[in-house]
Amino acid sequence: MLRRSPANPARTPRTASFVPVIQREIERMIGAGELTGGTRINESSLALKLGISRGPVREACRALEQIGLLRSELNRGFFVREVSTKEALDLYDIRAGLFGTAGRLAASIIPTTQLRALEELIRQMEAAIDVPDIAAFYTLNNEFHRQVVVASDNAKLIELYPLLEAELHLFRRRGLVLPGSMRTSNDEHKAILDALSQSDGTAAARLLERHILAGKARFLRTLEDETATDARPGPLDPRNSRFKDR
Amino acid sequence: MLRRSPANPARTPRTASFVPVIQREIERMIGAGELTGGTRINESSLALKLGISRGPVREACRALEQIGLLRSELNRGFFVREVSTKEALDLYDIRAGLFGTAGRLAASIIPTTQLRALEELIRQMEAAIDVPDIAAFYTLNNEFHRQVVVASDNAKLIELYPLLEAELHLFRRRGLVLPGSMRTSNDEHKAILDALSQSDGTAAARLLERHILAGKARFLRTLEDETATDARPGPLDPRNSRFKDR
DNA sequence: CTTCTAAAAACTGTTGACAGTTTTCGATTG
DNA sequence: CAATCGAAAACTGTCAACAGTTTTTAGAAG
Repeated sequence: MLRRSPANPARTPRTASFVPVIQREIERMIGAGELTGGTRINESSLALKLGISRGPVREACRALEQIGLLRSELNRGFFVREVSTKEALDLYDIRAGLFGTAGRLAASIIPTTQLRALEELIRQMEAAIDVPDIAAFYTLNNEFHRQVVVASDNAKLIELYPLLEAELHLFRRRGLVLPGSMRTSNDEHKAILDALSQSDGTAAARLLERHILAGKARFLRTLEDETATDARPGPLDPRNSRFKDR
Repeated sequence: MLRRSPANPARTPRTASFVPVIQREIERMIGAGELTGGTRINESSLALKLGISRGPVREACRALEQIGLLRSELNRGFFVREVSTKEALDLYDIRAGLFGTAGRLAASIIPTTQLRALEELIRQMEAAIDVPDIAAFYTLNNEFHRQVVVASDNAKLIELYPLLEAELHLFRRRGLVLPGSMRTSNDEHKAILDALSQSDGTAAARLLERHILAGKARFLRTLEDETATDARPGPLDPRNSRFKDR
């Protein structure tokens, strides 16, 4: 799981620090759903599992707290954060603004090769829609977004944007993306590609922002559907009545 | 400096964790210029100075690393980050986008009392320009920006925006703001207030974005002036020749 | 006087231990 | 049988110590 050189028990801490490794591992566990919102991080058992001591684990948790993936409670340790509806909607707004910014920056500097890569992604998404292969579309769509952000050549933005997406994933159960909108979504991609091709930063920014805000709207609609269907099964859990979620 | 209940040596860790306190203290030291870019954080002496052990100090540093105020080097510890010109410019772009987003969000929900508070700030800035009191203008300007962001009612944005500003402060020596532009700047504030008053989110977003980008332009101009005058004194330090700063 | 070298000092990364707090669990009570 | 209480267990927050690395210092060599 985490070995120094050849064998695990060797305790020689010079080629690399444990902390980033642990941090990525926890991120992975959250991303993979092995750790879900609200779960408490047991430092001791996690350390034991990774074959190290609690110190580095705590440091990694502290870093993840700053990112927004964990939260801490005094004398109770770290918990996987739960993102409320309000927070999720807030994140959409921020992502919209940043994504637009990415586009504005990218428009003037994106190389032709990158444009062709985006074009190819759109083509593949088209294919995924025809099948239809929702999982493939999801992956391709993510890659499209990522490449636009990377094309901005803004290191901080490239670092920041995925963090916000990761945080959004902590909203209840992800996979809220309505598959029905794939066609519309890809049309938006085409418009975005056009704007980028013409080095029209303003248009690209507007389109990218709207693209995310459209996602927010879909998210909201899904949310409403969900609460509507949720009402049917009947509230067995008294905590269900906390609707002011925020 | 850091006492539990009545006296310092009492080691009872239950009312609060050291980590946030240390984190804020380091942030303060950086903000106050007590720690400048490139400085190494000496964990032991800092811990000694704060009357605690290295564990919490390291956790705080790890958190600050994630924020972008510190960087870590294997077996050499934590250093106060230095923000390159490229990174500073990148930060301006991100701030512009986020500030615009804040305005778009604020426009539709900002209460009249908040509008009046902004109006008052503009008035005070006007006065500061007349004196002229650059320091006062600087403070008021910061407060204006802060209030706009707060008016967005987007918690993540309210958390994120100041972090980017703090990071920007790590660029060489701050205080690069050209005082000559105060009048122009405050005119922009007025236009922003107008847009917010009319609940015109699109206009507010555009104006706020441009407001920051104007700051970026000033920053760039100052930078050019600086390198121009820097050339005169003559390069005594061989490292001066690294101009590809990025 | 500068340059190289080796030992000493300083410091980081990690560990194991301890005090205090929260949680669990069983016994007791109503 | 559910609720309450208290002791035991589990866990967090912090500390002190150790091994290994980097930096400094002192001395030798050119």
